[in-house]
Amino acid sequence: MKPVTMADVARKAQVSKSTVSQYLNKRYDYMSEQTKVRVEEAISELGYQPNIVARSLKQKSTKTIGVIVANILHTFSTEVSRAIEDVCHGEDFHTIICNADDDPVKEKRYIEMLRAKQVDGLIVFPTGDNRDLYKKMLDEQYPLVFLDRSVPDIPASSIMLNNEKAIELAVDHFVQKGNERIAIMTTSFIDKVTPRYERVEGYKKALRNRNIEVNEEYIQCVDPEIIPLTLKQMLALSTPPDCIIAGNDFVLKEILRFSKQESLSIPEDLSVIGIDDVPYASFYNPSITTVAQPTFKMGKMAAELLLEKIKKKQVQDDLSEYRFEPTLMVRESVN
Amino acid sequence: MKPVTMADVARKAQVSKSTVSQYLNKRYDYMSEQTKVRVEEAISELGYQPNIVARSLKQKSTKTIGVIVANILHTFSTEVSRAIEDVCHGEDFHTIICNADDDPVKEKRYIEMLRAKQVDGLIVFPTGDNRDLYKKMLDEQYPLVFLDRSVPDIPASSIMLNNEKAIELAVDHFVQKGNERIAIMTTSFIDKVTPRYERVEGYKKALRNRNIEVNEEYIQCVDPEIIPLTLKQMLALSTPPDCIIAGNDFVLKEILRFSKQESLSIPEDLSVIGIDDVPYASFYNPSITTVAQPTFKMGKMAAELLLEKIKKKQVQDDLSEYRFEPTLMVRESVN
DNA sequence: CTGAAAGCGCTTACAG
DNA sequence: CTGAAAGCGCTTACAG
Repeated sequence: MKPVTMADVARKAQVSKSTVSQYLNKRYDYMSEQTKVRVEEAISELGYQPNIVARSLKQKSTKTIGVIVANILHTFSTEVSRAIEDVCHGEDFHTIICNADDDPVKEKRYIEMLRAKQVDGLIVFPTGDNRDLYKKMLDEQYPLVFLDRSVPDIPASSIMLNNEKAIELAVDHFVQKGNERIAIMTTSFIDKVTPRYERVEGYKKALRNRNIEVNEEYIQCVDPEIIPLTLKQMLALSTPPDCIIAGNDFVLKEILRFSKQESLSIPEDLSVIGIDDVPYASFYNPSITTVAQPTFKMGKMAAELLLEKIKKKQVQDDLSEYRFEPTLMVRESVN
Repeated sequence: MKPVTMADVARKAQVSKSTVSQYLNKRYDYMSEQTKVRVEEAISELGYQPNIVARSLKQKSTKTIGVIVANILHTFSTEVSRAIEDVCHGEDFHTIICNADDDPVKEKRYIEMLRAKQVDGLIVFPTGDNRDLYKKMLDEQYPLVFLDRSVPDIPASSIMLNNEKAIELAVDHFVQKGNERIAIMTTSFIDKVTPRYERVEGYKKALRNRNIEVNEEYIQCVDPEIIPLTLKQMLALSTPPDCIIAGNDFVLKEILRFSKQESLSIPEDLSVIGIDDVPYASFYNPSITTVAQPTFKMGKMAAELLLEKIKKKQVQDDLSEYRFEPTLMVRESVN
């Protein structure tokens, strides 16, 4: 099954390839109505579809961007990706999404693979551990936007949550309700990257502002597998926390699972606030109070910023951080 | 920033482009150790990365497949996509995932777009409404695999759940627990495509086998937005159902939301079984009994089948349906 | 208003 | 063991 090419169309329509190309690119300026019709007919009769690979090679643009998410299993990643796709779609760009699984080696492989595929730009949730690679892209003026995280001393534009504020919202809500023994749990700490760090700092600061003493035992950054064990230990403390902030949807899930298994009542035995507004939060029993990130807005901004960089070739030094504000979704999981 | 090309490497290493190409493709057979080293050094000094677009054009293969899911918001789609990606990754193939949103127009656009991008094959969750297009691909011997659904009279290989069995598992479980007023709710009926149809037929058959009369009022195929209303009406029937099968994760979510809002207890007031083992099923209160699809196996099979077709060019007439068996996950939502 | 020609960055027979 | 040349399917100045 030999696919039909532009040459076939040209032959059939009795014109040159150039003319067919002009037609396809809607440059009708100097084209007679007659040839237009002939080309049109030839195309539809042959069922011709242009070969985008060939076009890309010539034009040095694939109209495709790559996005490398840290971990596709997080709700956050999925929602942001959707927003990115929506924006790109509107601009006639395509999106290839890759999942680095929080692994710097995979991240590197994907960045190289996507660049080899000539994507016009990259949105990455950086692991933080490929500093040389990030730098190289920046040096080459390659269109790049970071999302969710920034990397110290790497001056790439990055779209981030106001992480301190997010934690402050949670702490405030707990305090207002009369709770002071507030724990926070996140998944293991990557210090090459900002947000987890910011969340813990934000936590300490929020407590201090309210004259609550910081208890280091209430701060846990652990591997996912040992969340249940860590919870158990924390709740067995002589003065256990009465409420807990789940640093992401994964931690939240583990807390809920643990509570169910141990027959802990939420919020009677333990109040919970999750960062990230998981899809089931509103109809869980009890419904879960969360701090929502404006995922759609963040994805949209990232895509728009990247497309802009791609278009006006010279990447401005708008290397700032774009911070987005979180929202507290008050529901039933706080006593 | 001019990207470095094969010609630059050749010049630097003082060899021809052919030799560089041989080197890249690991055809060292007749290459002296010396040139090998020279090429290697030139590549690393220049930081050369081959342009895959150019290679694809020449080789007429992009080592990329497309997958068009019906609706990315279903857990099923996400999980299957992951499995597909895993398999492809192992075979050095890439994956582009598109979301047709159950819209035949979008589906068509994506199929054409992906083919224009020269993907080597396609896995599609067909809407069923682009029959001509499906036929055309088959006629052209274009590598194609359907997933989740088959389309009547379109003899493409398709990977499917044993839908009748799935419903039978649910009905049986309800009946064993002593329930006979069993309702089923799915999202609106697309009759161009098999599974929803099969689920309703399977339901009827399962009831008949157990000598339970089929009550048409208990069978609802509705648009997502009117699920709450429909539930309300159904439960207001003179003899309302005492249990319900949620045809997919979306319906399940609406049922749970409705129950919470109306203070219905599950399973006391209404027993529920969901088709698709949603991530929160095991830790919801109450935990939800579901019928799980072997999503990973199904995705794996689809990918393997497609890659095989891509490799041995001639597509066998293995146009059969591959059926996968569901599993009942017994939990707390059935009385 | 339309066509001939060059070129995008590779790969691949083929010659030597 | 290595290189010159053709060609993948397009686009784009340029000439006429």
